[in-house]
Amino acid sequence: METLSQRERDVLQSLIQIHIATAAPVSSRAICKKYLSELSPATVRNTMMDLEERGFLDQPHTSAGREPTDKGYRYYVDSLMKKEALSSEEKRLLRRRFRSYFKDRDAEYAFNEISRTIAQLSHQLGVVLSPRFEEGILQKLELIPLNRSRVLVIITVTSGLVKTITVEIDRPSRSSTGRRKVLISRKKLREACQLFNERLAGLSIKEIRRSIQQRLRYSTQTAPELFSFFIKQANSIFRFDSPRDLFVEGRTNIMLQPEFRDRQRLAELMEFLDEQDRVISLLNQQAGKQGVVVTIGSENAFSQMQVCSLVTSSYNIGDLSGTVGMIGPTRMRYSKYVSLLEYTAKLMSELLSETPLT
Amino acid sequence: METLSQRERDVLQSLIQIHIATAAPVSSRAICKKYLSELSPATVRNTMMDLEERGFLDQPHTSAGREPTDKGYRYYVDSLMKKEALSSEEKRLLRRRFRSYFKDRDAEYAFNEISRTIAQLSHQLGVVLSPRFEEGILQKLELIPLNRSRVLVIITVTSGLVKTITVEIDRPSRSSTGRRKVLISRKKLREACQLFNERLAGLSIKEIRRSIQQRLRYSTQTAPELFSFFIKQANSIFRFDSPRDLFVEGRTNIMLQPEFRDRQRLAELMEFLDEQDRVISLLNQQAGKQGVVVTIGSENAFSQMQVCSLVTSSYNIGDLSGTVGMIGPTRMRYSKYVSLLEYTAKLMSELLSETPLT
DNA sequence: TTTTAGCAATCTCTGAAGAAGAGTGCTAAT
DNA sequence: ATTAGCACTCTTCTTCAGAGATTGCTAAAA
Repeated sequence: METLSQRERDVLQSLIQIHIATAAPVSSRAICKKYLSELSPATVRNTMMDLEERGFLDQPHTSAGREPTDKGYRYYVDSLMKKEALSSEEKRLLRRRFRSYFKDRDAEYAFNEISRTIAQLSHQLGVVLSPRFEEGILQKLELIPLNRSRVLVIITVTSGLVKTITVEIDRPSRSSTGRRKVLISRKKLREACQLFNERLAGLSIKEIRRSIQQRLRYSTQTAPELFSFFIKQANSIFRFDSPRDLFVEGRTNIMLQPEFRDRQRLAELMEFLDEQDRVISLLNQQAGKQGVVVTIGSENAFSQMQVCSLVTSSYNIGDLSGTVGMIGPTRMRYSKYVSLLEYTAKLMSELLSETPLT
Repeated sequence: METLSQRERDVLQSLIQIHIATAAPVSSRAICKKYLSELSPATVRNTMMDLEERGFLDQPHTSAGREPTDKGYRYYVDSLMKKEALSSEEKRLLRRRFRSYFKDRDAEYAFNEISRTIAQLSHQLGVVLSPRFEEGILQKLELIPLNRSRVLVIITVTSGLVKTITVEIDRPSRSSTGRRKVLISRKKLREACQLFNERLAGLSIKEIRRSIQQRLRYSTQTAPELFSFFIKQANSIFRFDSPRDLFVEGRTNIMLQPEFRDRQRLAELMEFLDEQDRVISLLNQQAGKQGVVVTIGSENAFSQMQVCSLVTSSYNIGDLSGTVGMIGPTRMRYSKYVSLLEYTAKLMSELLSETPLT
């Protein structure tokens, strides 16, 4: 971490605060007028030159004011910024809203609404990534026959989260041609289910996917076709990183930001946001880290994101964790958004642990 | 329907075709050069004046070419346009893709991918609205106990579509304070379930929601708490018009269209698209109509859509129907998109009837 | 009667030129 | 170390004129 003199810190902080509000290069005079009235513009100018030389500021052209670089913002976020705590008013509002989102016990609905709320409060993009079900520990697996060839699989993990999927056991019925016969009897299903639980409970979903073949070996006496089916389909049955687990809301907000007056640039960002896989991988890079993480401009791995900053925090349900965050231009009110996400994540963890979801 | 002379028809058609390609006012000379070389620009000009007087064309300012009005497009779509059939190449591609989308038997995934495909092929917005589960006829209702207070409800409608929801029976356990006791015994659940089926099977989901109270009256002998719970919660249990049933993809495409150079207008449209309820109601207005429906500009009820046209078609699964469509600026290749949606809807109906979804 | 050539009139678009304004960097004085 | 003063640079806004596109009208031609 580089060291800056107090004067440099003052100037940098003032400049950034003005720049966040105006979205334009900041002049020495503006800084003096607003924050450092005891100094003359010329003095501030000298300091600005130093800061520019060291890479904290940038000048679009001679005889223009200066703007913070990503490095400047980084220093600001790390050492200068004072978090703006949410007012108890705002906290109450958030809590009330979130509680209502979780009332239906419908995770998708709740996460979607939460990302909308973040978008609305920040006037930026709100994002939520579902908990990584994959990391959950299998508590119970149930098999419910639906009709002759379809079985409902209910997977419960220790955090209380439940996922259901229907699978189709489509063994070609060669033996009894044409006859509509139940492929797997209820009894067999029950036995198999019990065996599954014995062998798999206590493992993480990910682990199960990896090792199901070995673990279900030597169990072919009950319902071999079911077992081989499960082994074969394990990758799709125990797969939960679907794009549906990502919620991005507030595209309109960001469109109106002055940094996206350039339609090409806007289009690139939007295209990126539509590629859910990439956004998921972006958010997963932050997953699990403690506290609020700020990733500024070029610190982002993806080029389309390099005019943007990402503010994220992890939330937890039991042993699972997910990510909630916000995306906006690098010029953003970090001081406010950091608090917003801190509180949001806390609230989500809290409400999720008291409200089991479906 | 107004009548136009052959000459007027020729001019209108040529003008629209050029306008679709260039996105700019079309001059008399351009029409002669490209389509009507046997006529002189002056003649074409006279016809254009007539068409303008009758409201088919519009002139942004004197000494500019002319553009079609919504009325002009309407006439074009109804009487002039020759549908461009998809090549067998394109059909094959679509069929192959769609088949793969349905492979997982996951409706949400498939519908999402389909809307992406439409977006990609049309360079416009692709939209899909799930079948209206509400209209489905209840075939079977199952209640599966998950734990002491949670019950999985599986609703199957005649088309073979299945929806599962978990409900929480949170009767305040006053009697046995603190004791974790199963709220509804398996036996009671089975009995109740049977009764539900007797009383409700054969009705549409909508009908059930409306009349469940009367239909379950005088049945309080088995599990009164369960019945009253179902009656109370009917509106949420049998409700399936959630925003999750709407898929809108391809926002990036539309952003780059010249008609959306105006950021304010673009923002308004995007905001509208984010309000899923409204888009659903927009699509529902077309639902059930036969064949491909084109709604042009101001024919749309929503002001944000009045620079856009909507091309939709209904698809069917058994007795249910959903809507698939495309949204773009009124200046669009109707001739191609009508075919695209016709084929898409046909394909969806076909594949959905042979692949039961989950 | 219908079509066309010719032409003035209208409007947009582009680029140049100039003026105004904002802000800097440097120098010399404080 | 700080500041006042000032020349210099660069952007932005306005104006203006010219080029180009296209029309509407009129009168001639078919």
